[in-house]
Amino acid sequence: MPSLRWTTWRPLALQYPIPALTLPEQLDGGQAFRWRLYQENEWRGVIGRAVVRLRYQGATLEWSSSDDSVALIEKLNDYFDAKGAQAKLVEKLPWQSDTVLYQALKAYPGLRILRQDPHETLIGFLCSSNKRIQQIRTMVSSLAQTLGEPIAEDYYTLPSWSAIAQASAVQLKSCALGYRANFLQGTAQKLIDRPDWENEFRQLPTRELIETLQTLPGVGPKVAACVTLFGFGRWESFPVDTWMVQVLTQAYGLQGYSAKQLEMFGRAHFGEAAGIAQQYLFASARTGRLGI
DNA sequence: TTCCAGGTCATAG
DNA sequence: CTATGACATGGA
Repeated sequence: MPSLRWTTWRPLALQYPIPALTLPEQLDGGQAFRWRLYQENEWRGVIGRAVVRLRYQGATLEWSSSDDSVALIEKLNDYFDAKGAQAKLVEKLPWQSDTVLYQALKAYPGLRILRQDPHETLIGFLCSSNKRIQQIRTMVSSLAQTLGEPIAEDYYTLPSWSAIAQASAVQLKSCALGYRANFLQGTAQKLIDRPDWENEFRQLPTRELIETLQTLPGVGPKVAACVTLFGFGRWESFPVDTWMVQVLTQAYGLQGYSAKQLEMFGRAHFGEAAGIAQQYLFASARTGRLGI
């Protein structure tokens, strides 16, 4: 296994910064499962076939990668929303009249939705049911190590659907997926027949995209909403999970609402960037910043 | 030891 | 359409 060769550290030029206090929540807050704190002040993650490092040098967020291509730089800029498209949408959220949302925005300034591949988000959230974030990250890591392709050292790509479909019971068992193994393999079997599924799905309007995703085994309303939001960048998608139920029932007074009703409220109340609002509320609630 | 986790699915009313 | 359990695994 070759050892990694790194590009020199360079500033990650973001139109709107990710403050140091937001970075851990940004990288390991439950939307991406491929980042981990490698040392104090150095995060490492895998994006596609590239291993990426991030650190703060003083007030400057810097990156370095195993991939020195221009394409990787473009990928990074997109991944971290370097142009700040989301920040402009955050400005249009109803934070002036919504004190709960206001608290959430203040708790993690600069937080954004990472623009991951649909493939990555689907694998991650197929593993997510009834699991804590830390355990999801472990499962995804095991999948990469067991069924992915080696990059260098102990870094691996995520497995293809083909690799997952062909995996042995022993291999899947070693990933400690529990009953989610059937979700992954079932979805893999449906997707190996349509290798261009990402582009096909991308053409669909959001409502149809969510419905189509739900035809895959292990993908219900919540996972579909997450993949739609994180993997396809549909900011209006509003995943309702246990934390969102907590927030909406307790802080917004919506007791007795079904998940479907809560989703409709979220979309109506937060509008075109409901999913971005959701991410702020989720992060803040999960880390006890909303006082609920 | 018991409980619960960024839910989904099958089944029953 | 809504309500209820089972489901694998591991950490608190």
